[in-house]
Amino acid sequence: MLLSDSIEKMIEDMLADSGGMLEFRRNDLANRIGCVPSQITYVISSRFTPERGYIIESHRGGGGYIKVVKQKFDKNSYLMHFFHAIGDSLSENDASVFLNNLEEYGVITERERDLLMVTVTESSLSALPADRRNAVRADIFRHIILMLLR
Amino acid sequence: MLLSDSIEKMIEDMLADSGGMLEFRRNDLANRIGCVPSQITYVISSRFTPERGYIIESHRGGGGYIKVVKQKFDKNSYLMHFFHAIGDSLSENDASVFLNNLEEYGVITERERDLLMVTVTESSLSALPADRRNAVRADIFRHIILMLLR
DNA sequence: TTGACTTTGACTTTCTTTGACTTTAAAAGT
DNA sequence: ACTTTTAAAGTCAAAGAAAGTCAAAGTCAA
Repeated sequence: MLLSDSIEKMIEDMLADSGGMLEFRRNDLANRIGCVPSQITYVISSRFTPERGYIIESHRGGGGYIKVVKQKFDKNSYLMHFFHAIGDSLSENDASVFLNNLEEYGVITERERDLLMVTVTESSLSALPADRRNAVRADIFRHIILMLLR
Repeated sequence: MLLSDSIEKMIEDMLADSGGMLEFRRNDLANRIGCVPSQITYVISSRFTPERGYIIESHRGGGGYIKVVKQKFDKNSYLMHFFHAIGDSLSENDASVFLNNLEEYGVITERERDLLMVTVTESSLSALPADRRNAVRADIFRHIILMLLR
């Protein structure tokens, strides 16, 4: 297991224990884990993103901290937000993150996630030139969202 | 025996040993076999295709891997029939008929049908030249079926 | 002898890990 | 009050780790 993965898991566990809101000192956590502090920053910024439903807040200086909040969200506004955020290009990875989110929040089932995911994988779209796939993926996704909003 | 053939055999053996799911590091395998890493990529992409019932997933960077999943085709000949019937081109109308059939047979729910349908409408694929849409639709459909066979 | 398939390796892209340096804020001195 | 010290977190670039791409060269059967 990767360092980043175990840090991610640790933060998620703490978050679950504390019911969705968590505050800690970056240096403390780095010390407990045995990594450099900036590694914590990296994990926070690569995994605890707004896309995945987290809000981060922090302060420097004496008494500084990092606060992680897992947000509870409203289905329709999230879908609307994402609809507008997609633009004309969507990577396979972003699609995956989004579908996982929808599943986690109960908007779609695990099976629906898996089925929808295969419709937009690089592999499914491999007949297209690589530079068109993100555009087509974005189109497909907008249609999926419209269906979910019905 | 060709290099590629023995690599293919090795992966198949490992897959059998592990019951249909396998994850490995490309460089590891290349090292064990004594070939260049890109040879593994070649074998995967030329032999472990969706057409032959495999789903591939991979990640780059630290902790990267290649994952191979073998579909269990024996349990659902109905889907297999669909799979082969699709060919390399599928119209929007045929897609709709297929999905309705799948729903009628209880393979997918009504909602799943609706969600999957929007992913392959003309409208979703409108960014493509009209003469490419049927091919892409067929690709997407094959992947859907492979997922349903899981 | 040509065309499809295979083999190779240089180069690219993606993701992770580390550490030196910077910025910010509170606390302690003056 | 103002300045200095100290305690945080942030930034960024380099190095490392892995897979992907692609084109050139090789092989082999029809």
